[in-house]
Amino acid sequence: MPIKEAPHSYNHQELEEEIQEFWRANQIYQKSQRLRENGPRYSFLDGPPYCSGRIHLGTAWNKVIKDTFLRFKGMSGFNVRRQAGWDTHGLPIEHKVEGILGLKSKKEIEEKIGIDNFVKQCREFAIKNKAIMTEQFQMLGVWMDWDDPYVTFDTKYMESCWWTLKKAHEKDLLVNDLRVITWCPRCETALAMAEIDYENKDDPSIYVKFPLKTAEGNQYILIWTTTPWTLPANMAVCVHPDYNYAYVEVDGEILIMAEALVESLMETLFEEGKDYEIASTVKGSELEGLTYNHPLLEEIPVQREFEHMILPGDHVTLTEGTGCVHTAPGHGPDDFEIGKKYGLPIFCPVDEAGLFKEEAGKYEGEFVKESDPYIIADLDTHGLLLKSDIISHRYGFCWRCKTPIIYLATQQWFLKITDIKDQMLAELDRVEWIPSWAGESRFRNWVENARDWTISRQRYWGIPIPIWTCSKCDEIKVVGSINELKELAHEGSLKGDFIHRPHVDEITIKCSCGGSMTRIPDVLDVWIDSGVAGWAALYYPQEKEAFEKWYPYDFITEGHDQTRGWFYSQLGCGVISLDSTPYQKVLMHGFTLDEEGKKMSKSLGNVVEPDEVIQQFGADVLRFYLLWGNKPWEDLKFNWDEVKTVNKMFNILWNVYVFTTTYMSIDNFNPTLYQEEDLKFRDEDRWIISRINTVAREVTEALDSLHLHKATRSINEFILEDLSRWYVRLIRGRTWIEKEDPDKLGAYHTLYHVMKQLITLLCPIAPHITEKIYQNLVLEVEVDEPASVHMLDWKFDENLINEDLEEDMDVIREIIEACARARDIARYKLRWPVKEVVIVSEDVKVLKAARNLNHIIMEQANTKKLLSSNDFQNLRITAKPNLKTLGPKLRGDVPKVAAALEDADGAEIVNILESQGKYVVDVEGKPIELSADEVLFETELPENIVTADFENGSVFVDTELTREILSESMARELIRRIQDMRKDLDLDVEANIQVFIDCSEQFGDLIKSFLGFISHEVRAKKFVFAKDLKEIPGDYTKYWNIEDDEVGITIIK
RNA sequence: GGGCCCGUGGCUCAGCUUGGUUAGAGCGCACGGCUGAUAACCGUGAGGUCCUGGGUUCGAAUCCCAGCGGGCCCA
Repeated sequence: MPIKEAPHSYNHQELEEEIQEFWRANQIYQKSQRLRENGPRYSFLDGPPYCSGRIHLGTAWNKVIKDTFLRFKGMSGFNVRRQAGWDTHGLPIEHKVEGILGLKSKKEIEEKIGIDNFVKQCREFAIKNKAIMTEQFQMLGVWMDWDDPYVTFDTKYMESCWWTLKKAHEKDLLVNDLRVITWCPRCETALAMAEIDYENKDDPSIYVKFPLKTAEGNQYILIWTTTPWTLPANMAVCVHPDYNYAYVEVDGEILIMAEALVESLMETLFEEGKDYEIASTVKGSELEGLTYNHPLLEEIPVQREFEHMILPGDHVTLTEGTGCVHTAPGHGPDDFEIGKKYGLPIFCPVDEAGLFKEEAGKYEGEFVKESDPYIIADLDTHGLLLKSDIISHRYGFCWRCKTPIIYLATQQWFLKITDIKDQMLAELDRVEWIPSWAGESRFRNWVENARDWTISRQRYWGIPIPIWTCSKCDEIKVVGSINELKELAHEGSLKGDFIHRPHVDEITIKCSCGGSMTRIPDVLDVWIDSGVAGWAALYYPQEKEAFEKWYPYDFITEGHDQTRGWFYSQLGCGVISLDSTPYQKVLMHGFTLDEEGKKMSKSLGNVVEPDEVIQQFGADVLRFYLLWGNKPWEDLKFNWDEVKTVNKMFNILWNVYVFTTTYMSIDNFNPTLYQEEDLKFRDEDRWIISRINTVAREVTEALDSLHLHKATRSINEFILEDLSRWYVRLIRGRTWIEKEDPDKLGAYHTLYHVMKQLITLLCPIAPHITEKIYQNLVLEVEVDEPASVHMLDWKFDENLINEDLEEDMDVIREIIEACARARDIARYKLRWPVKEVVIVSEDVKVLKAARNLNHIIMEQANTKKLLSSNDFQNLRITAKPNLKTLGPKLRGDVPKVAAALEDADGAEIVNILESQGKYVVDVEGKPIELSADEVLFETELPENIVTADFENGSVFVDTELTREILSESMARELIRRIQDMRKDLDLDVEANIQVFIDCSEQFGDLIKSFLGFISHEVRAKKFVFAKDLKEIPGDYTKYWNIEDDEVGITIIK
């Protein structure tokens, strides 16, 4: 089968659908995987996207990076593990399902529809979204094991997760503790740090004085807070033991505050110029032990039972506030630590829904955030409020429902990360990070500051924590597998989806003390779900073979938000379970932002959907753009104009492909039928072969090192500059030769192999268009090649790289461009040949390049003659009288001398003056002697010469219009117009025609000597001069103005 | 307040690791050209305090310090 002429326009939509269907129908992905199953293993772990419903641009980018890199690895011979993964549990889906079911609170889940039903709905929701998103990823051309992904709700997957928790328990890393943690009062559950979004929020900013119980009276300690609702739980005030504190006397009262802040506080709290005096100054440590009265004793009677005092705290800073820190051990992590250290009661009068409990006295039943104004009012009533303001500051919100989080003291389960931090840091050192700072600085810093991990959630749709506790004794049991549970189960049965709530809750275990053990009601933080993916995806330890084959993973890549997320959870879980990091190489990629660099978000209305881009420009263009716009680890500002630019490149690639197939199909070209020795190759052929191999080397290095932007930029440059703008231009003449000419076939052969190598290089990035080209161009002639471009091996040949030739070509391109500039100055058309071009340069490299590739210059510069030299000999030198010296001497004779000098040969005058020291002019028979300082010289270009500079030299172009040149020019003008008419007629490139010309005798004479040339170029079987075109039964007649002549042309098909 | 990253023509970005002629592209703009790859394409031109300030150096977009602005993460 021959190569077919390609459709003339690049229709991405049709093409991509067709190719994806081709892959599906022919199982190409499966075949390509099988092809390399005996290669060296390369294991990759997909960071599981959350089944939220739609992929966004960032997710698309993420998968495109993965797909491109893994396709490259596969073509390089590796047996690549590329299982897709899905994250399915947790609050985001619970929250959406609550919305769908119209549920408003946690209570309604249990009471209105029941846990069983709710969990089922969550599962169905996840399954549905997974299907939608899979399709979207496939539209992008992403090749993964879509039929066999790992899914976090799979029973086996969850079982592996249980095993990890059991491991944690065995290592004493699983603890239950009362601690202050971040809490969402709407979802009524604990949140991990990774589940909190930070945004700006307006809050009260109040300054309150607490009355000290001192003999003097009238003394107060001044505190500042942005959470008035935590004041009911105040138990102490912290001061820094090393800072100085001032007793400030103002309005007959003493206020205690940090000395360093006195001035600014006085300005903030009172009107300008307020009188105050620092009565004395003490070290913070001297304030320790002073007691004070809680400011809301009337409202909260329980507070009367506690003693409140000033305590030392190293966490106190002077950057804001008063240097005296309100401390509520039930509502803040630092406060909690202080409380524990000094034995304060962990008083927390707030329930799980964020409502004040009975202990809060007057405020009972109020939602904490809403009670702020009442508390402020009460403080004011007691005269203890010094100032109340509003500030905007960063505050944490629940990642799903956007409710402001609160800190609560609750009993939760933790992983003691602080105990394994050093091991995590040691493991971290073994990981290769791209870019290196991602691991060495950013991630390391995060791990160094890690706290214990709150893993229990008081929710429903998640992996149930496999801890059973005894109601009689303190015994706990951590179950590590389904079999273990089967053996231990006392009541309840393991049927169906027993492993999710609520079924698993029904199973009880008999305790050694004789009591009954029940499961704690909590589910796991979803970050554990994905954190265990390394072995859970392989069902380890239930199944060992796959694990031994693939673990640990060679490569993962995710966005920089995963520093606190998946990079971290995997490292922690890996160290707990297997004492190792699950990944060895990480590419941390950026975020997709909008054109202005803002985060894409629904509320801003600046979201660009991947579908929208695919619709307009196709997946290949989107993929290329995503890998081209910037460095992978920097944030990408999505820009439609840039996408259009990439689209343009694809258009040009397509045009080259159309050009290629147009001629190859006409000539039935088949590269396998020729030996290279039988073909004629020119310098430009060797050059483009060298270039494509250079590009291949660059792309290989770029992909290998994950500098993906360098790969795309190198390819882009090659397609536009080398292939389209240069090589195709150089060989155009050869493609027009008829029949089996070795010169033409040499160009075809070269173009064929360059195209084949180009699509091989490009296919990991743009898998569709390259496949389309491969199917026609390559498979039609090389029938033994593999069924898909993606099954080719990745290779290039260093021996074909000729750096000298590439350098020469760069130089002569500049020369040719300079010729075009020079012609432009003279308004001399490129279509018209010039008589002569002289290249002048002192750079041997330029002269060498001009010599080596002189035929290319002659052809492209359209010149009849080409010379090169280290200087330009033909400058005309003209002599003029020096009026300053000669004027006074000769007076009226000056014009005559000037005329004589003008007539003489300037160069000769220079010679005579140099050799004899004088020059004699004859003025009306009278010799006048001129000395060197009486003559001025100017050099000027001879008539018709124009010049232009290039980097290391100049060109001089002779535009003298001889009759022969004019003849050829007119012939070319005529050809151009006949070609134009052929195109109007939509003729086949190879179709023959008859041409009739009506022109002046003068014009006819000019073109007569080129009739053969013209006929050949326009494929005219017959070329006739005619007087009256009306009498010719032509298919198309048109009258043209060529220079000063009107020329009529009639064509018969 | 801390950590990391980014800051180069109107816009999007190279260059910075390893300091060295006149800081490069593309888009956009203006002008010109080409016409059998053509709903394209090519050339020319204008357009730069390389965020600011200091330092190191014969020499700094590049290295160092401080600051400013933006992003992400944390407190």
